[in-house]
Amino acid sequence: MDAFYVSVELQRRPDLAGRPVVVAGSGPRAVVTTASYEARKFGVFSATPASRARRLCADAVFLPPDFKLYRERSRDVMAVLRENVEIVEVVGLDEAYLDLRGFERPKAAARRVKAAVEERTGLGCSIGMGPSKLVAKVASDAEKPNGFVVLSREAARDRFASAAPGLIPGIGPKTAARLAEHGIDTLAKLGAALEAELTGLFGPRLGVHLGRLARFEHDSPVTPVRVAKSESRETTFDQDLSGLETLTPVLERLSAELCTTLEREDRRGPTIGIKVRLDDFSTHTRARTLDAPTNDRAVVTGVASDLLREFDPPRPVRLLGVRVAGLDRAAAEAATGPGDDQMALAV
DNA sequence: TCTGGGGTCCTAGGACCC
DNA sequence: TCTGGGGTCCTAGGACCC
Repeated sequence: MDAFYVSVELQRRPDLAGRPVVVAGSGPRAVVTTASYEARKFGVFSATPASRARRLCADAVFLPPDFKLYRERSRDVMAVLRENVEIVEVVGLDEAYLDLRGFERPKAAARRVKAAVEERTGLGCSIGMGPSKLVAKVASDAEKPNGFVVLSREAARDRFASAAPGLIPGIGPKTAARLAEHGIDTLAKLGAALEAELTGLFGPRLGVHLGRLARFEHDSPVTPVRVAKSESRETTFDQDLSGLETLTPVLERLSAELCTTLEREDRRGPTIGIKVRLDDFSTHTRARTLDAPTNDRAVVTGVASDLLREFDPPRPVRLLGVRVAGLDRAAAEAATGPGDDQMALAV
């Protein structure tokens, strides 16, 4: 979807169309979640600190995020996709992969999907089409907003040969910087780099992977059902906090919120973890795995508090979080009970 | 001017088991 | 008194994605 949160907001504020609009929280440490294309011209993008966004674009209209609304509109969009295509992999609220292999004329099908999304939801989207998720994703980003780009693997290689490696999803800032240090600053160079050089820099797996990504050779199937393996709640304080007596009540609140959700969905996990970000932005995690999966508020709170006490933050804390992991397995066991293959047999 | 919230996957080292 | 090879599970950190 194109500037999804902003587009949803414009539906109830049509008077703002054409203006720089920024959806961002209001606190001193808020970041931009979405910027309209008009705001992007001023250098305001997702993850830009809101304080910086206000300076870059003083005329922008700032709106607080309304995730409940965005989730509703997202469901509408995904429903339209599923009405048109059998195999849909949802990636976040505003993105999905569609497997069009069953269509005799896939390009026509993609055109119909784009038109249907716009007609039924009033929201704009960009579509990329290719022989793999990787090509499709890069193609969909190439002509946003309102794009429709169809590329073969070879066409993608040609078109993005001189683009920076960071164009590829999976090559982030750290990897791009390390590549640049070694003179690899285009996808053509990365695709042509000797495997020995890449594996020397990044190890055998990532090294090979990067070369393949640059040649658009990465293929992974469209996976319709993805079950969450962990769930967490975290919060960044407006001002750093110190002291267990201050932090523990926050941990209790986060644990209660998390467990309420898990209970409602009857999901449990055996591993309880905390996340602590200090004032120097270093992030620390601690985890403990119990004998049995749980979503019990008292258990989660107790373990999380123990972990925090044992960690004993050595500096002021800017973020605190709680996590329950291993949900996949817990849900499967709860749903089916112990299967035959799990029954113990001693002879 | 500092840097949200909610996730996934990978790596490396250690414990432990056969 | 010295130590193989294969495997799983767990923890912690880091890179990355939307």
